[in-house]
Amino acid sequence: MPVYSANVSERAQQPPELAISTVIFALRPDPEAGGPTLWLPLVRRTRQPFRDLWALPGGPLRPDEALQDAAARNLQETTGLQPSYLEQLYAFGGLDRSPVQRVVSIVYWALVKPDEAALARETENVRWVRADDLGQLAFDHNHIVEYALWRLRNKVEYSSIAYAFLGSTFTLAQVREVYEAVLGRQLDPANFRRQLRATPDIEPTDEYLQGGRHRPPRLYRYTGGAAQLSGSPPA
Amino acid sequence: MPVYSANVSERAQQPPELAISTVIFALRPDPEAGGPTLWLPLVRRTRQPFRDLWALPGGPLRPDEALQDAAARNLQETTGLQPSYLEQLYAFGGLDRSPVQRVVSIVYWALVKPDEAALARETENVRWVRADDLGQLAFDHNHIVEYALWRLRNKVEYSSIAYAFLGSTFTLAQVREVYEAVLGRQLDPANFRRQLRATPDIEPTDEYLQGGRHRPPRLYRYTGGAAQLSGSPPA
DNA sequence: GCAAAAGTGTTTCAAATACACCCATGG
DNA sequence: CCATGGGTGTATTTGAAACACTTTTGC
Repeated sequence: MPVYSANVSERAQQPPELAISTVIFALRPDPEAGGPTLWLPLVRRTRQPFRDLWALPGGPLRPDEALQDAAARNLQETTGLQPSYLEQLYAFGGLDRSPVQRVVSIVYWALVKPDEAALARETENVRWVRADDLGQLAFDHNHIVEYALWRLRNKVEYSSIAYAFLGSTFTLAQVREVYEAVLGRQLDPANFRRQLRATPDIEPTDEYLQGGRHRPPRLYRYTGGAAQLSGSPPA
Repeated sequence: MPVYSANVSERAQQPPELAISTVIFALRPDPEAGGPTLWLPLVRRTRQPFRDLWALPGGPLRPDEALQDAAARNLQETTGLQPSYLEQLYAFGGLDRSPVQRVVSIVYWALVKPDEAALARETENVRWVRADDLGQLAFDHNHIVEYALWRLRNKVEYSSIAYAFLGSTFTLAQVREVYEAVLGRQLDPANFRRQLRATPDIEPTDEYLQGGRHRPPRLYRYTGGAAQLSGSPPA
C-alpha cells in the first residue's frame, strides 16, 4: 500500500495523465512463411522519453471525444487506416510506466482488412513489423502487444472476428489461413471446412475464385454483421 | 465524430477526471431462493449529482497508487472487505456519464468469501442488495453491473474463480451452489461432481461436514492458487 | 496424365448429458 | 424404516479429430 509522505517527488502529486493507444493488427502476405502473417504498425518516438524507439500509435484523450473515438482517430491519423474491428483491450496504469510522468493508458486493439492494409503508408516515422518480431519498444508496449496477441488468439477461437481480416468475399481456405496465422498452427482443411459450413452466418455465393493453379474454390460471404460480441459494453 | 467549436461548454475543455469504481460480488444465504444468491454492496451518494441514489463504491485515483491498489482501497474503505479476487472490468468513458463533468471510470470487479461477507457492515450509507434486484443506480452504474454480471457468468464457466466465493474447505455441493447461483440454473449433481473430481487442483480432505440432516459429505480443498488467469496483464 | 488444392465420407475418440441406482445418516 | 442428499455406474449423444478418398482445375 502506498505511503503518503512530504518528500514524495512532485510528479506523484499531479493528476495522472490520460492517454489512448491502439494495437493494430493486419494480415500481410509473407514470402518467408507459407501464408500470410500478423503485422502491426509502430510509430517512432520523436521526443523523450524513449526518443527514437518504436511505440504504439496513441496520444492524449481530448476532453470532447469518447474513448473509442479517440482510438479510431489516432489510428486514422498515424496510419491512415480504417479499422474493421475496434475493441478496448485494457487500462494500463502502473506507477512506473513512464519515467517522467504518471500516465494511465487506455489501450484499444483493432483489426484491418487486407485492402486497407495494402494502402497503409510507411514513412520515416511509421513502420510495419511482424507481430512476433518487434524489437524493444518504448514504455511497456512490448507487454501490451503480448497481451493483445493473447486476446486475439483467444477471441478468434470463440467469436467471428476472423472475418474482420477478410474482404467481402473469400474462400474457405483464406479463412483457414487467418486462423492458422493467428493461432500459429496448421488446421485440418476438411474438418475446418465442415465447421464453417455448419455456422449459419457464412453463406456460399455463386462465384469461384479464378486464376489459381488448381481447381477454383467457391467464394463465400459473411452475413453475421459486426463481430462485436453481445457482452460488449457500449455507450 | 466530435466537432470542435467555440461555444462548446467550458466543461468539455477541461481534462477528464479519472475515477476508480468496483463491483463487489458476494454469495449470501437467501431464505427466499433455494440456496445462496448473488449480492453486492452499494453506497448512497451524499452529493450531487444523483444525490441520495445508490452507486458503486469508488473514488478518484490518487497520483501515487496503482489502479488495482485504488480499487482495493476504496473497497476496503467503504465496506471493510478484503477481496479474494480482483480484476479489471472495463474503462467507461462516455461523454455523458455524469451531468456535471466528464469522468472516465476504470472499473474493477471483486469477489469476497462468505466469512468476509458475513462481517460486512451495513450503515446508513452502505447497503447490500441482490444483484438481480438493484433499483435505479446513479450514473451508468446499472449498465456497469450488468456487464460485470455477464463477465462473472462467463468466467465461472471456463476458469476457477468459483472458489473465490468459498472458504478454505467446502463440500462439492457448495461448489455446485456457487455455479447455480451465478448461472441461474440447476446442474446435475452427479455429472457436476464427476467434472470437479476430474480437475487436478481440487483435492479431498479426510474430513466430513457434520451436523447436516443426512449423510455427511466429504470436505475438499482448492489447491490451484489464485484464480487469476495467465492472460492477465500485471504491472 | 500429373500435381495440388477443393471438397466428401467415414471411423474413432473424448466429453457432456441423462438417468438408474446404491450408500449413509438423522429423525 | 424412511426421507434425503451423498455418491457411483452406465448408456446415449454430440462433436472434435484423424484420415482415406473423390473431384476439378492448370500445366
